Amino acid sequence: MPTITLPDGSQRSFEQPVSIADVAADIGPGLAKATLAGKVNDTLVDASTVLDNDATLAIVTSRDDEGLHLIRHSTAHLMAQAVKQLYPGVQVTIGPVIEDGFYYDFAFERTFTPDDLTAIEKRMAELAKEAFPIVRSEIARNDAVKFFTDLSEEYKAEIIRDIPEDEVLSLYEQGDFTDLCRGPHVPHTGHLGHFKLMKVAGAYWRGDSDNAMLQRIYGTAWASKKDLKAYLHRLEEAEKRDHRKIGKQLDLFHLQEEAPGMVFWHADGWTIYQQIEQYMRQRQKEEGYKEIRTPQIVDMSLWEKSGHADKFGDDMFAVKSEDRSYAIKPMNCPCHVQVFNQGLRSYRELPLRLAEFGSCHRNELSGALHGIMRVRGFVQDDGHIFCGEDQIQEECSTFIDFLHSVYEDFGFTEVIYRLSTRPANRVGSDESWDKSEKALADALDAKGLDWKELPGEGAFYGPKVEFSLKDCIGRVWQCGTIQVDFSMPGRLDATYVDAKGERQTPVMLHRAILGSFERFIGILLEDHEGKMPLWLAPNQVRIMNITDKQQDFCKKLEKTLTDQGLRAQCDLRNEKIGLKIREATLGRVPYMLVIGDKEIESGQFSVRTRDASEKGPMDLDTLLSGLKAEITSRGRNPLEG
RNA sequence: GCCCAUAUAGCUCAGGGGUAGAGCACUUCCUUGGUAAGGAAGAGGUCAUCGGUUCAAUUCCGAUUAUGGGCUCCA
Repeated sequence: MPTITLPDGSQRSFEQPVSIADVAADIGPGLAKATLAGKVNDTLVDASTVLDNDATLAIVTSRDDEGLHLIRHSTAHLMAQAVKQLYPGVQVTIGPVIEDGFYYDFAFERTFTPDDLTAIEKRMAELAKEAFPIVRSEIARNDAVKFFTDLSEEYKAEIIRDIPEDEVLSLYEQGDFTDLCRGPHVPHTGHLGHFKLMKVAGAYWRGDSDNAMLQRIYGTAWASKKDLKAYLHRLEEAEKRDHRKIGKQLDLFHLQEEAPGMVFWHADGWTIYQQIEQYMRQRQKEEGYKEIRTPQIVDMSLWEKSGHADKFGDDMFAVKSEDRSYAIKPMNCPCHVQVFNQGLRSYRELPLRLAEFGSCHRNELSGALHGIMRVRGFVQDDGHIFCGEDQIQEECSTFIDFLHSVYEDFGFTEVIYRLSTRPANRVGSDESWDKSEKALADALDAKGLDWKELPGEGAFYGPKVEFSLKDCIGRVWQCGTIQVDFSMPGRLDATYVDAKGERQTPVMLHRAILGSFERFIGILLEDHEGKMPLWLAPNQVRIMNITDKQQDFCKKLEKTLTDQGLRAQCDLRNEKIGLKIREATLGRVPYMLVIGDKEIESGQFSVRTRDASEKGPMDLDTLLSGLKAEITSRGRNPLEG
């Protein structure tokens, strides 16, 4: 006779085995209605699951994260049911839950149109209204294969064949639709309703580009209408922060057809870029890096020697001249080794840290390009640390601190950490891999960082840590990285003389903090919605006159500010002050000085911010020192008043 | 590279088989106005490129290129 322990510690005993739904009903009719599933001894199961032994049970409703997950998963099934009804020739494949929603991949001889999506959505709503019970059953492997083969569901049959022998196969049936699924699901389709189909996209079967292209329908689903609305609103707001939109609005950069994936930086965009470069240059110097510069175009033989021609060949832009073949460099590492190789190196020079703002070109697949986040021509804040094996751990640790300090100056606190470990195709001994993977993992652990392992995702020459940031709609972009490389120094004959006078091959650490200027600026723009912090803002102060009478004063004020190193400019147009303020605000200029007779007479300035707040009034000296403090503190000491 | 969509004025977009439309921006004039849009006039487009269908194509069809959303790949 089962005794059920609930999360609050209370217990309920039953004469006979009971389902989770029964327990919920026993507690109250409201809960019974809201029950989506149960967590039995920490395992999520269907509400229909019968408990015949003592257990701890948490009832899952749409208020729980697990409940929302179930809603999304069941909505994916609901969509598959609707699609099968509307388009009987479709084959279903898989339909998992993703962030904010779900997708389902279908095989169909024609493509789904936006009209199809509308029809599917409508049918889904109808099916939800019917409140079909979603019923679980178990099936033997052979029966399952036959079941789906009879339905001409070849993809499903293939999935079943790949499921391990010892695993129980379960089916979920709702109305006329049955799907192979591990579950659990909500009790009936009536629990579903707050969803929207978002888009159709192509997706390879099993994520392999050699396989057939399926059609993936993405949807979003929520526990309530309010949540759905809030999500759609959030998306809309996020789109306003899109770096491509802001880049155009603020006249920062453009791209054009003749140079796909390569950025034309405009004056204001280039100012931001320059500020970042100068900042990084200074920081790297402080961290003991030597800045170097290496060629854009290098003979193919070097790329063959380094292994890039083999592994990276298709991505390189090739150049021919006088019967020689060159490649425009896709990365800087081999060039840095050439610098290392000049002269005889001593162990006393290690770790040798070389840095370069290295312009790289990669012939990325046309479909991979994305604004300035993913381009073909970009500049890395690249650096290579040549060191001994015993120095790896400390160099990694120091680097992570350095990276954090830089990210903090830019206002980034949410960093995603991932460790990519040995791929199937690799060079170097297992011993080296063990050592370097451990060095990276230890460096992360020592700082108490929450990191995820990506097994098999490492570079062919070594494991790497990726430091990623999110864009405005939550897409994750790798920015910083540190990679241990036991291979390239040897391939390119790098050696140093150790304390015993013997030649040794150094280890090479590849590292970047920003990743690429292009991507990092893209993320920065989205993160700040174009409102760059004062130290990065291309236009820091806008001085505007009320009437022509104040022109000369404004010009003098502009010179005073620019002489102090501030990026200030006048707006002396014959326009009303309201318009000038509007344009400066839309232009995300941090501070505005409105100059009329009053200000000239009193020498006191009220400062208007781009967020429409007022600072001051203050005199010129206070203003100047306040602005400088904000700039040198990188926003930590904002202008007061 | 693959799947889908899109490409009209500097920008944001509407339109539609029969010599192209709006708002903003731009130019000129009037206005000298105190914290998010003052008024008037003017100028501006081989409707992405190349083919096809048609008496006629910017509009329909196809290809190409680029862009957007995915997939694959990647900083």
